[in-house]
Amino acid sequence: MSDPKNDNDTKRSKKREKIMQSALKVFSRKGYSPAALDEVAREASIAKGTLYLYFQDKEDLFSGTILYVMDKLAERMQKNISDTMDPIETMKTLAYEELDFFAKNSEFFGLIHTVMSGNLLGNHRSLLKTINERRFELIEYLKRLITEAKKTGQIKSDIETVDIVYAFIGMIESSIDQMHFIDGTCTAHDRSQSDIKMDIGRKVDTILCILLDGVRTDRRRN
Amino acid sequence: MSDPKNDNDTKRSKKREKIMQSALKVFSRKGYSPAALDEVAREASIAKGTLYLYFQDKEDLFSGTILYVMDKLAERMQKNISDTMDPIETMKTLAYEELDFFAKNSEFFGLIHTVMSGNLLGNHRSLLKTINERRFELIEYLKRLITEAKKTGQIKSDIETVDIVYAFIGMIESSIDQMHFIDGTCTAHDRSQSDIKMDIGRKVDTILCILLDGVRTDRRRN
Amino acid sequence: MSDPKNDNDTKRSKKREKIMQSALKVFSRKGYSPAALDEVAREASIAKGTLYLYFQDKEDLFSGTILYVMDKLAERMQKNISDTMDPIETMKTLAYEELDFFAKNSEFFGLIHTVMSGNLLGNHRSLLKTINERRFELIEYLKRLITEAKKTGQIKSDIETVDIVYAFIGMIESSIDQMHFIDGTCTAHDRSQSDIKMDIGRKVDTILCILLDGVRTDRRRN
Amino acid sequence: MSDPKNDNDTKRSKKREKIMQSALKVFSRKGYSPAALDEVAREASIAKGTLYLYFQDKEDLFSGTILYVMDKLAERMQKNISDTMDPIETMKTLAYEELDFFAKNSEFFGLIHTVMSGNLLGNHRSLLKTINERRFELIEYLKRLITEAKKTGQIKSDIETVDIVYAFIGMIESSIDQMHFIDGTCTAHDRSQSDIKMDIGRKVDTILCILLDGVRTDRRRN
DNA sequence: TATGAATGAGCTTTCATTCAT
DNA sequence: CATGAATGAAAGCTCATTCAT
Repeated sequence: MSDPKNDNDTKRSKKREKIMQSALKVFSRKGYSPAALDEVAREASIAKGTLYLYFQDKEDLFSGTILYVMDKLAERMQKNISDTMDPIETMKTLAYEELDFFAKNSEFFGLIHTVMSGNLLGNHRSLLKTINERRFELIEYLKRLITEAKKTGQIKSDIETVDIVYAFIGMIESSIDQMHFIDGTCTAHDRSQSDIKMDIGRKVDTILCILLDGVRTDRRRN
Repeated sequence: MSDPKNDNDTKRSKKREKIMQSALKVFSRKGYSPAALDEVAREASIAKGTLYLYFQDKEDLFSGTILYVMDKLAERMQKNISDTMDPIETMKTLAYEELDFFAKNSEFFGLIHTVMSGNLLGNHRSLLKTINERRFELIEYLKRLITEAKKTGQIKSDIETVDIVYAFIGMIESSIDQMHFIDGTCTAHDRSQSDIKMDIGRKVDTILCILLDGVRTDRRRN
Repeated sequence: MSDPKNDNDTKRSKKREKIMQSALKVFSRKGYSPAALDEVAREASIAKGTLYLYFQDKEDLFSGTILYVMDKLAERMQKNISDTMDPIETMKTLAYEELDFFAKNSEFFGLIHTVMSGNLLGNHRSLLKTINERRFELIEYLKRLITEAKKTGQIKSDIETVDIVYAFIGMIESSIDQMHFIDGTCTAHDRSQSDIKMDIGRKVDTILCILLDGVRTDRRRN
Repeated sequence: MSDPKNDNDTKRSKKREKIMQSALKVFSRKGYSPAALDEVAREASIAKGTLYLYFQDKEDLFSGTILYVMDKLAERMQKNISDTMDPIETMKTLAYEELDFFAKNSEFFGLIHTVMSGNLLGNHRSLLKTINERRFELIEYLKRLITEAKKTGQIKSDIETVDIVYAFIGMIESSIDQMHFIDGTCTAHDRSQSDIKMDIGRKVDTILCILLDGVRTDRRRN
């Protein structure tokens, strides 16, 4: 019953993944240029040459790794979101998933900055393009959510949709930064999982609370 | 009348600055590792060896350059802020200054990500420490502003001060991102200065508007 | 009736030959070092590892291939020459066969130079030795022909036999070069077979004409 | 009085030459691909990186070295030839210079075969083109000599000029081969200079003797 | 002080060879 | 016998750093 062709494909795929996980660690620790493929190979417990059986070159490994992680994030987001959800509930879920993802994949944090920093050689261009396309898609999706919320009267119409989107994204990313830089040191490794989960739930609530109602004292309530 | 000691010091200082400005350009274009000191020297119209008369090594040059630019930003912020100002007005000014600074020094944008990305060799640690100290100071300062605003009743007490601070910072940084990545391409070079200035003013207003009052439709007003 | 042992030997021999033909193509295109065994294997439609079942290593494959081709040339020469032939007629035949062979196996042309160039690792020595032995044999054979022709009075005695031999060989090799480098480009691929055959006949005639009678105007004839 | 600019240029030029001489040795011993720049550097008593201050890359070093040697040969030929010379005397001189050159620069012998073998990667093309141009020039020059000799009645008109040219070149190259491969081993190192010089003179005479009058017994003389 | 030629460690990449299947 | 994934030595090349001038 076993299909040897498929078996091989699976094995190859698993190994590719193993390599990308190792690459993720090394690229996260060192950034792109200073990361040595020697180290990636050692981390993956394979020979240096083997890398080249799975990836064309260093850049291909880098791109592959980035996209692999981003796919995992996108997948998780899509799994937890349905079209029937309330826009604001959807935003809450998105925020939660992203925060949770970065909490659990803190290695990925540095990589994002590496990508954003633009220290990308010529051929990285295609990666950058892909990343921007994804970012653009996310922004467009958020715009649609906000627009819908405006229609249903949940959100004010006198603030530009795009500004709301960027405010929302900024608040999420700031929370991720906060998680990673605590007391001036890069941590977030030494707390219990439940602590983090609670934290994230609270964080998301706070973000939406501020986004929706602001921080100004509500004088009218009195 | 002229003090030869001071003259020399001034000359040396000017040259250091020239080098850092050249370094800023190159590091911005290439990132840390791929930046070649050859290119910095060429840009500064000096010999490569001369760099080592002003900086200990590449990392020192990088740190120096980063801190030099951050000092310029801090200086500008301090110049435009006085202790007698209203907390919220102060926050507005801070936001404006930061956005304006990054608009005018767009090269610096990538560098910040480079620093954050952690492509930092051992000795970069001290730079990272300094940067985090500055960040910590800024955060503490913002905390004091928020606390004061809470005391004067301008800001609700039931949201944690630190959360407000991070929301604020996130929204500013997101705006900076937005300025630099427009339509998926890194631009912000091709608009008139007045356009940008207006934009920034509007941006800051929107950020504070959202932060203070939120985006939710105000049902109570009716 | 079939002898399984012999059948296997034949099969093995055929495969060896197939491999050498593929190797000939690749070595001709690339030379020794830059030729990749991957490519040889692909060309021969076998797995890379299989090469090592037929040849000890790359050098063995190279030597084997060279000698295989040289054997084919020697075989052809021997087939067309008999002991009863006139020495000069024999030389004509040798020249014709060699020119014809290189015209038909132009890939082999570069290989000869590769061998001569000495890009030969340690173990190539044995190949070089074999080739020199063959060359030596050819030279000795030609010496005998010339000596015989001297005896029969066809050739002057006052020119050293060995000098005549080298002159003859040089003229042949030069003609081969000429065939391969025409107008500064390496061609000899784009002419009809009959054109080439005629050419070769004429070439051989010219070579022997010059070798025998020289190019000087014959004043005595008048 | 000393011009520092010129001094530097001279120094640089001398070093370039030193490197090319070292490269000549290594490329001659190993051929192109197997030659390690490490070894060239060691031979020239410089660091590997220094090579790259004088040559763009390995191919540039190779091309430079080849052309450098060919220039030296061409220079010598031109110095010893004048327009007023008899065509046949000129050919004699050319032959002598070439044989003498290869006798004195026996390292260059292997290199020529390396170049001819065509194991030349993409960018070698420009070298190959240059070499073919030079070869073409030499051939054209010889054609003019032969044509002139035909006009003055020294050389028969019924043999094609180009065939005479190739016969002449082939005989010279064959003599060079003969010098380098004696008794199946590559030698020519272990004979006195005067022996060689005499040898070369005799060689050239023999070549021209054969080329002009052939080897056939002159029956008409009797 | 300023120079820039020289250095050599360290990187990416290739590929002949092996060996478990 | 045949396979081809895995290996790791070896090579070309870059560039931060030094130092004689």
